[in-house]
Amino acid sequence: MRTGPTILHLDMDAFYASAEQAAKPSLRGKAVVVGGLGPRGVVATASYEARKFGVHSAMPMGQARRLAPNAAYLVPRFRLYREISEQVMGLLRELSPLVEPLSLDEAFVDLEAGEVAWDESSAEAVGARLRADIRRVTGLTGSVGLAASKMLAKIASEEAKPDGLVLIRPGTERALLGPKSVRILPGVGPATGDHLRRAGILTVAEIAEAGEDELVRLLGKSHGAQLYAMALAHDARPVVAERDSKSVSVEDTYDVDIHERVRVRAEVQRLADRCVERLRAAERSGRTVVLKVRRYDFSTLTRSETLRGPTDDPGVVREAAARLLESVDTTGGVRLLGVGVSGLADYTQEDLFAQAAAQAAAAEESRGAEGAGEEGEERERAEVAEVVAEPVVGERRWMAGHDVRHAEFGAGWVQGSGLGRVTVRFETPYAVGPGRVRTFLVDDPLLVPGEPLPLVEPGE
DNA sequence: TCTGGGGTCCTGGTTCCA
DNA sequence: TCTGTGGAACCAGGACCC
Repeated sequence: MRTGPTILHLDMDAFYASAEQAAKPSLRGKAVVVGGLGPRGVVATASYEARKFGVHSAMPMGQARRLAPNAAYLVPRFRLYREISEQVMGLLRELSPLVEPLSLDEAFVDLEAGEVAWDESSAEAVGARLRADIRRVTGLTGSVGLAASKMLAKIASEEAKPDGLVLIRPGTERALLGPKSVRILPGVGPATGDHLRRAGILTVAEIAEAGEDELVRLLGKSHGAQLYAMALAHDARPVVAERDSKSVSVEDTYDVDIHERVRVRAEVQRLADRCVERLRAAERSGRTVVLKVRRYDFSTLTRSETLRGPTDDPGVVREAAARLLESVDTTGGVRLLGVGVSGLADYTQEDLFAQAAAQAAAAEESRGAEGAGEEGEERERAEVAEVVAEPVVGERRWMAGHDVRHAEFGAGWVQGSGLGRVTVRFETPYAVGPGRVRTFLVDDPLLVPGEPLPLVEPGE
């Protein structure tokens, strides 16, 4: 058991929104909401100014717009966020070889393993220096939590937000956790929180009082025992640097429900191809193909099929996904489709050949068994091909928040577009005040998509 | 304008095999 | 040969996280 508060949890403050504010001087101090702007989009991150209106992550965009009609609404720019994230993770790796990223904006660091901290004062000094370094290198702020376990370090960084540092002294954990809501414990979401509430358990102290047997009775063996341990501030999970992913998946929510079966089939094929692209990029192959369908009424179902061996062959994944779809009733319409592959293995050529041979044999078998209805299938395939080949026509699309460059006015970003026009604000991260706004025709040849600029001027 | 996308882990039921 | 048992693998769904 670790005695010093040497696990550090870093959480960047309102990460996407802060990055946008740093990149766009005119948005600093303003309500900014980043997320999907389509009819079914949700909020990914809201700036602290937007949170004052009640806007928060995972909220439907429509609701956010009603609460904060004057906020700036932007689509995420993951390339920029990834670049900043790499800078931050680089700083963390200077502290220790044991860095466990949780997402683009969050990570655990084992300071003891890096031999940079061993007690309260050394840990606090490392945390303070890290926060200063992050600000210097990225121009953004992050909050730091320090404690003797991952759970407590995360709770500490939550308390530290925004732009702060909190250290939980060993020995004070139970007194600190006791009066807090059960919802601060990792693994307690809306459903478990409700479950506990119905049993009269509202605080962490009440979990501890209830005892392990009662928790196991309420929530099951694994979850119950785990939660009881957390309530006693027992958490010995180590910081793990490299973690292999266990599945790869892609999914799309459609602006309007899809009703035509032929269109559903075409989308599943497209998703299977995208999924395999990602699988191959990761140099992996997988054995279980999963189809996910969310219907018009938001009911979600999954169907899966385990192959004889791992594959990264788009044809094999496409066929499996198509077979799975046949067992799903989509009358009434679907709002989301997804295709995933799990049971991942490291990619090898042998897997491919073995799989191809097995599939060929299976196809041979089924051809022998069926025979009839081939003509219908042929026609259907042609229809699917037609839908997939739907040409992309129309005007150029300018996404709110994305970078552009104008031959005459220089670098700027899209403030909005519609009715054949696009409004651009010309400013860079290094400007002091807001830049000027101009409107162009969407097909103005002088206007081209631009690259994100570093938030801190190079060479500074 | 109700409810994204990419993951992880757990549970419970079924089936197959030793 | 019949019956019972128990584990492993598979499948579907749910909860949770960022």
